[in-house]
Amino acid sequence: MATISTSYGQQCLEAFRDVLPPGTGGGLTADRLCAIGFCLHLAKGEELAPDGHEDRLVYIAAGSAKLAAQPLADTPSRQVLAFHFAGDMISVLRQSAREAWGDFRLVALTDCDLVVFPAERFLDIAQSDPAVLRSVLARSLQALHRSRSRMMQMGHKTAQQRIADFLVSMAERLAGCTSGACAFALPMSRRDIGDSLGLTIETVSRQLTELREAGLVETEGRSKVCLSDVDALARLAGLKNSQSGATPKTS
Amino acid sequence: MATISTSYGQQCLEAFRDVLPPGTGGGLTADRLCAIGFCLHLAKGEELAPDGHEDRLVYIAAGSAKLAAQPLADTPSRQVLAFHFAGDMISVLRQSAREAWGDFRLVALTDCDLVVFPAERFLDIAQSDPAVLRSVLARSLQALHRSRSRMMQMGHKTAQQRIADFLVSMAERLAGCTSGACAFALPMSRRDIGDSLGLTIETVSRQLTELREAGLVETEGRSKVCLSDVDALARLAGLKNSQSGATPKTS
DNA sequence: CGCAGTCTTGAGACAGATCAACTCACGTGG
DNA sequence: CCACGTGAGTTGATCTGTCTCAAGACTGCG
Repeated sequence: MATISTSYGQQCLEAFRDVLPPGTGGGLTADRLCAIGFCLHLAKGEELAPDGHEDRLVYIAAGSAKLAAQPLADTPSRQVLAFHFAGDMISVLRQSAREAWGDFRLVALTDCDLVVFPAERFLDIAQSDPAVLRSVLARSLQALHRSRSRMMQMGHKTAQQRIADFLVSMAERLAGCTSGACAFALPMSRRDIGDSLGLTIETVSRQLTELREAGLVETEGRSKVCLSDVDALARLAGLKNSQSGATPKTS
Repeated sequence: MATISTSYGQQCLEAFRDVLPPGTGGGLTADRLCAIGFCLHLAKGEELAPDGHEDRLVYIAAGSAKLAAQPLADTPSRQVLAFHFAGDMISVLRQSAREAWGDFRLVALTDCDLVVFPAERFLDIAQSDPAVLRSVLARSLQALHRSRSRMMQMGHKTAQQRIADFLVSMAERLAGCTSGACAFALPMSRRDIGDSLGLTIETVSRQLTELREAGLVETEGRSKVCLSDVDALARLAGLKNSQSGATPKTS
């Protein structure tokens, strides 16, 4: 029996049910899906054991993690594909025919509660409930769209724009803040930030300093940040057109 | 009646059927899908009329096209998200709440035969045949994976690596060639190449020159290219580890 | 309290962007 | 069929932004 029948496991599964389209197959499909879900706790720094022969779908019930590519032995460059937080449903593809970048691994940035599903079986069950399958598809298409938009930006954005973009994105995902001011703690290191944006650790630091001097960001300790004006950052990142009447940019 | 009942239209739809999972719902689901498909011909340079209120799935029966982001009025930087060729099935999201990069448009690089489906209705029908829906999902997940791998690379690859990567990718998609030597014609301009790789037109040109001087590439006229060693290019691009016994890299 | 590792800051090197000519391919019209 | 013009592509010089290498400062841990 894969499922851990503790109140802890139940709690994770409960959280998972929330992402399924409400109503539809009733709780029935959800029940069947939960039955194949494997609850797992990762301590900070631990990683989800790679699985060579099966794709997996992972639901993050709590905590934060990074999806990282383990570089090939001789390659020094690390890479972070994406950060994921509580509530995210992500697909971790099996470490297929060792591609250009080696393995993809899910690493816990903070303590994490996960629900792991074998992708095949998950889809087999979801298949019986088209609404669920379609919901998963919709999520994927959106993820694809986001990934493409992001890729597009990576192509020609300056370091400052990337950092600003990153901060705006984190404000939204970590603090649910899309405008105004907000404060939160970044669960990832400067290195992780750099690796996810294609920048060096030094450049990340320098740009944060510049933003601090510009009065847009304040930092406290290693991880806490305070954004005084998310909109201004978004504008800096090139996410919004600077047509918001206020703050005529002089830069 | 949206479908064009000419031998031309029929031909496009025939091609489309090939992408559906064979067997499954018999030709029945395929029939229903074809019924809502709209056949369309785009001349070189024309673009698929943007549609503000509906996502669409587009099958390319013949020709080649680029998925491009029309920049906001004052932004000079163009962007190309991806190139697509005959046989590709792509999703063109509606020009939603004008995002960071303006509209996404499908523009014909050469004369194109397309089959356009309203995404909603397509999925409604596919929903009745879970195998089809799942097939579409599988395609999306793969596309997502490719997009992420690509994004990852964009982060820290040199201009030469990007060009090499691009050429290898085109060799595979346009000439079905993954190794050895091959020749083909690039349907897109240098500007499009640059816009898709986040490089300037000048840099693209320079890198092609370098590769030519290195004996890896030959060019003829504006579009024809001849790759003498796809594997070497792939190695240059960092796609394969340079452990292929031969050519110990001195760089 | 002291150590180790993370983060910050600085100086120099290099890749790619930018600006500016120039050349050439390709389509057009004579 | 060939001359011509236009726009695409190439090449060169310079300049900016980011990486690299190298100290130094701070945080957070034992």
